[in-house]
Amino acid sequence: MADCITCKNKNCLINKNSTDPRLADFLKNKHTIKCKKSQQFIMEGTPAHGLFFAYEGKVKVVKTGVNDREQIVRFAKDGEIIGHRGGFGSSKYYSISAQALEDSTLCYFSKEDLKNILLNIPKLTFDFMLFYADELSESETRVRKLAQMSVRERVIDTLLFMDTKFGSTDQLLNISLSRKDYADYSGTTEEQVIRILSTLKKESLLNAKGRKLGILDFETLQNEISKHTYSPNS
Amino acid sequence: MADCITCKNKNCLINKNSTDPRLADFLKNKHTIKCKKSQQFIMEGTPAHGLFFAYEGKVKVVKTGVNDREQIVRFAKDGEIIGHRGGFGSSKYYSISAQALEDSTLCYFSKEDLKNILLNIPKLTFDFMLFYADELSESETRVRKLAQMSVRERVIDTLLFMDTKFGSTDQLLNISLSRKDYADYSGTTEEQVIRILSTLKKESLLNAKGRKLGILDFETLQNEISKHTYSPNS
DNA sequence: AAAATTTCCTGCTATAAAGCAGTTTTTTAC
DNA sequence: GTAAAAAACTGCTTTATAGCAGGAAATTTT
Repeated sequence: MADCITCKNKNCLINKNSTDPRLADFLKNKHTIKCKKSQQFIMEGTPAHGLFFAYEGKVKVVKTGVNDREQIVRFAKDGEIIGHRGGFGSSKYYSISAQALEDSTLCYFSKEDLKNILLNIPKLTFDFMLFYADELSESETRVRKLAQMSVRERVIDTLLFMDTKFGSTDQLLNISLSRKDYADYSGTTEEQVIRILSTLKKESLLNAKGRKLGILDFETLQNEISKHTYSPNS
Repeated sequence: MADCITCKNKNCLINKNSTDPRLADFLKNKHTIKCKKSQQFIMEGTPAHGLFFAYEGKVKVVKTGVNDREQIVRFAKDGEIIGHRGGFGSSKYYSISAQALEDSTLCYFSKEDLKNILLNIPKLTFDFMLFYADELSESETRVRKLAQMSVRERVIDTLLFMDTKFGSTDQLLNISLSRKDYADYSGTTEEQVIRILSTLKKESLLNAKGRKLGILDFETLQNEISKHTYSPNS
């Protein structure tokens, strides 16, 4: 995992450009960090010194809220960026916190190193730009959904999103989140999530084995939120 | 206005890089478009062929919602980009609609021209990247606010945002929006906005002259939402 | 394996927000 | 300047969501 060129994460922006000889020195300065489950490795408001990539594991990215409520803004898995602008933009501070959802391995680059290569390898910069543009598009979709969907619709949307993002094995989602996490992503409270999940179970749309949830009836769930998702890019 | 180098919009990403000789040919292919008030010039879901910049005027960017409710995702004024990735990214379609809020002049570049220079002028690509990263950061803040603020707080936040974005003259905001627009940005209904605005007037925190609104007491309004905005970058 | 802690769940109550219907005011069009 | 249309407003009703409190289940720690 010290070598970006042979990395398994083919979707990683660094890996995609790693054969460029101008990246050689840069890649040498990569740090690898191990993170235990529940460990927080970025804290909102602290000085940003660089950018993380998930090498292995799952991570949640949150923005601090009021009275014990946080907003999960995104999830990251293998190959994905964590830490946004990582200090090479206008703000010198992290605008989010990040916490490992399971034991994870992270790659780290300092902002100085990053800025250096970004200004010299247009293809890489272009890929970064597209990444942010896509994230922006998704975030704006999320803005609309939070503003216009009911709580039940948002929870269903979240469940379907989890399947798309992390996949399912044997009818069970490949991610383990607390009800609070589901609430913090869906923009509601823990109680509400619990109520809706248990209703969905009664309706035989959802399945649970311990903490893991499984979607039983994709079609019905998708239909219920389809009026909000008919747009070309959901 | 045919010339980007002498353009008054110094914040425009193109203007910032316009002295680079490699941009000369690109700049020749710029189109200038006049837009009447209320005119829609980007329609969600149609094939994206390029990117717009506001030269003069004000624009709202919206995502289609259900039952007559749209979500305004951002506002753009002089020098700012409209049309997101404009087709040079992964999606071939506009993910948003855009409508002029007053008579406006727009600059337009085709996606082919853009992609060409973006891959050749790292500084420009880097500036674009930072723009998207900043927008993403703002959008994520908005996600949190929509999920956690009350309707009254969101309306107040919107009013303060309008002052920050468009400024005020003689105690009146330099932008004229319908109650529906305020609702579509704040994530609520027209009636709710009307009720809250009239309450704010009774509380002497807000002022109205015809359709134009004026903030009378910034401090009190700011205090009311401060618990949600204490984070380093609001 | 037992104890402690955390997470999950449920019923009840309170409250915030939305929806509706009818009126007034303002803006736009002729 | 008048008519028509659109936008703004208000009171009332309904609905959705949040909050609280207490208990059950599951997980983690010792």
